[in-house]
Amino acid sequence: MRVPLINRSHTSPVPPTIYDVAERANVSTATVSRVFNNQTRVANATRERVLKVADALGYSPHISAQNLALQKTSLLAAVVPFETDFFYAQVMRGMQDALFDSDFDLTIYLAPEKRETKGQLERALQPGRADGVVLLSAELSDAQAEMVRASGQPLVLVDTHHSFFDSISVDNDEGAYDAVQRLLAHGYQRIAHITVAPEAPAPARNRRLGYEQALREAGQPVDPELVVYSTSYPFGFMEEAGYEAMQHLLALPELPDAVFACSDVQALGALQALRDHGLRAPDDVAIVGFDDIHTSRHVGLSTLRQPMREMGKLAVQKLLQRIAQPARTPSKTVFAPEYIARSTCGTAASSEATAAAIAL
Amino acid sequence: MRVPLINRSHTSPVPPTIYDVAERANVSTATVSRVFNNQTRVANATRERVLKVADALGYSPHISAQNLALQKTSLLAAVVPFETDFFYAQVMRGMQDALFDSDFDLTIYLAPEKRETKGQLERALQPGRADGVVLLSAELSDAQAEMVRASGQPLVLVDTHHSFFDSISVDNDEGAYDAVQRLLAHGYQRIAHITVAPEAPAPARNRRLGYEQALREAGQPVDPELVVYSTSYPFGFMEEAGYEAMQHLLALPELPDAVFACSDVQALGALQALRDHGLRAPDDVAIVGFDDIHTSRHVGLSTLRQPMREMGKLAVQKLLQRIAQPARTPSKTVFAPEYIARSTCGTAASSEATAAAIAL
DNA sequence: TTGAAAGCGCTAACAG
DNA sequence: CTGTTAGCGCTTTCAA
Repeated sequence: MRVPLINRSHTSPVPPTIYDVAERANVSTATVSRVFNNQTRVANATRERVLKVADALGYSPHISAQNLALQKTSLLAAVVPFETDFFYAQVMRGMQDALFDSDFDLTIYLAPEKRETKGQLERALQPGRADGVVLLSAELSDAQAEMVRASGQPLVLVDTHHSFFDSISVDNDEGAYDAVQRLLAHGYQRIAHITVAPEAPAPARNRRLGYEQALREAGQPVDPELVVYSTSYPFGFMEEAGYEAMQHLLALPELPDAVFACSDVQALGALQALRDHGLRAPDDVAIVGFDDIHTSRHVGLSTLRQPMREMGKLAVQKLLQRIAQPARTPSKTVFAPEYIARSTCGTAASSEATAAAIAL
Repeated sequence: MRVPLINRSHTSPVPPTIYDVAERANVSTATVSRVFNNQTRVANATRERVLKVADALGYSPHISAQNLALQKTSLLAAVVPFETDFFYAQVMRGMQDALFDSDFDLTIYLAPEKRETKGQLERALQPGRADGVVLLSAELSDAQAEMVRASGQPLVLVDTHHSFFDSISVDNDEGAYDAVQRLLAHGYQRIAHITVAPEAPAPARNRRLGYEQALREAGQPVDPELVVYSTSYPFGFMEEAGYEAMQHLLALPELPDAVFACSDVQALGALQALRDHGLRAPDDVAIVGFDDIHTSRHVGLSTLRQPMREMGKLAVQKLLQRIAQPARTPSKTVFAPEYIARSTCGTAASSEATAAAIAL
């Protein structure tokens, strides 16, 4: 039964310090410290006495003080763009997976505005804030990269690249190219693309490029009418954006027969627009997304799977490696997206896709 | 152009300290400190000189040192059970929403095992780790509650209650009761319940109690055969668990005509089992879930909506209030779950439900 | 095996 | 308006 040292009502108790323990145990703070860390070099009797006092007092080392003395934080920072995106949720789960094997915890630095990852990055880089940072979906200018390097903080990029740092991403061009090529091979003639803004971040941009390349290689010029950018939601992947874009396509004099959406989220919105017009996928218009979020499987959406969780896990593993060995040469990991043919693309005969098609 | 003070290759640069700045600017560290915080009481010329030097050096205050001196961390801790649950993802989004208006960042303490929130809670409570903690879905024993109180850390509970602390939850009994009552009113006779373990955490338990109460009030004894606990996945809400449970129900001599699942995730698994047996909802068996996760809307799953994001947001707001005023009397907020009738319950005629039913 | 003392980087009275 | 000084709580040489 421990008696709080101070407990005036409405005064939150003040935790005991190493001095309190040292005093009550008749030893110096150095000894207490040794007991709690440096397990060796303490007489058994002393150790037990210290431990007993510490327990009675409810002592626990003050982390900020430890951090300062040890020049570390045991914290990793994740700088995440502001978007209700399933991608980030999954990547973060993966990061947590990898964290289990370490003594680090994760602090989230969520960008306050659409694209303002920059401020949060600077914050995360401040000395004494974290021991390393994972930066998601943010392209680094050379100036920024130099700033990061100057800060001395280990950093890993997810979804983008820079020669200074470890990076982990998926081959967006290739995935998009693959999907469109399959649609072409299956005989679709007018394949539209739903994307975000032309100046969108790399992943979306590269998916568009993959789409364009597949068309060109098939001898089809890119029809600007069939590439619909989102004006209302220029950056994030939003269902509403997909919905609007699909409405736009449905208003065209000649309908597309297939749509490759930049993300599953947008594809879901497109699907909804289709339904609201009394149309269905793939019978009237085929639809393919990108990401393979949880919902996609349940609605039978064909898509390109991105190993989000693995990417997050690997990001943290790379970061931990770099903290341990700052001088390693940066690595670049690129995962290949996997085409998942379900019911909405009309090119599948897999049982999964059939089951989904029967769904409701 | 700043010249790194130290830059032996393979030695990460050491960030400059307040002493470096003070020295180069010919002032004391106190003045530098004033420039960076206490905006007032510094001559303009001095301020500018300091700022110039700081900029040239790339100085940024060391956060751990600040934390120690100021006795704060500007960090909030979220202690989260280990589960791939959409509930937590949404709640955390809400927490982030509220964080925007503050100077705090969020650190995640994810439990390493199924129910081992306890260790992470202790960790989060350590002095100097965070300025407050949000504890998700973990019931606090009186001993634990006392421990928390003794730590002096402000704490807010989400999904559970304790008289010592602010808490935020949803009325699980009431929601379940409501759903089952509606199913009964619509004429369903054999209503099954898919849940987790009998000794599961409060939310799942209370949903079962609500189910039982609705039946009893309708003069139906609870048929143990129709309440299926998950043995393989006793705690988390998993699709596999829902799948297994539904298979069990489908093997019964007499089928249930409706199923109330403990969570949407399990309901999705049940839906899948149904499909795999060539059956459909609601024609063969009606299904209602709980939570209203993102996927539910897209597959037309009827469910009880929990305002997850709002709950997270409120949790942080409450925590910030408590940090500011530790002596406030604890509040208890209980949201009412909202019944969302989509296609799988067979009781809806809303256009949303119809659209979803046509879906694929 | 233990203690004294310096230091981690910053802040905040208190003087001046 | 600015400098001196004493912490914040812990770790870690260096001696004893």
